Amino acid sequence: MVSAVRVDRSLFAGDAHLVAPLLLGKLLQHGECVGRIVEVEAYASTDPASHSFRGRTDRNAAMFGPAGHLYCYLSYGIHVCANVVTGPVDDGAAVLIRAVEPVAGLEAMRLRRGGRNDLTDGPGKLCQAFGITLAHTGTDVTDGSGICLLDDGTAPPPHPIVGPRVGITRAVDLPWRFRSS
DNA sequence: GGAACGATCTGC
DNA sequence: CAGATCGTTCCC
Repeated sequence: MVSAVRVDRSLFAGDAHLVAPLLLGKLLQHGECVGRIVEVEAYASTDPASHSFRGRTDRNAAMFGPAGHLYCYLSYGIHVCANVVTGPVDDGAAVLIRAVEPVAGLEAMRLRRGGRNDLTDGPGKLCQAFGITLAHTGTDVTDGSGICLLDDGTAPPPHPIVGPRVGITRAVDLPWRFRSS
């Protein structure tokens, strides 16, 4: 049994590339499923690789909403990926959760993953494993009602692995990918 | 109105 | 390494 508290909304107040490394080590929880965040990427509206770069649209509206809420999108017409919004309202910044390390609810994850054992080592995979869907866009990860971010006292790694983001074609030089070391 | 392109994953 | 698969975006 893990003793953990919900993170405070203030954790998401800063710029995405500053918030992102702070999320490493936090716990993602949805129902019985819990995983420790080990890889994230930052996206901002000043960033050509970001969905928010060309301004607010129906799809990315949640990115311009309050910090600590989810922005989920469909990738390649197939996979759901989940971000946590950061910064002020209308800022259009968020942190993509790329990978977590399974902690609890492994059986439920395996079931949703079709019996596979690679459960949460990719942004699409972890959403499938956790049952995160497009319908979760806009939900608050700090209010304890659904998908939550928890802190069990584990500090973020002091020297995370920093590097370029994955799968993008623009702003490829920006070192906004962070991985637990 | 149409075409091109993904913040990915899987199977060949 | 290429196909899946479809919503969003951008261009005509």
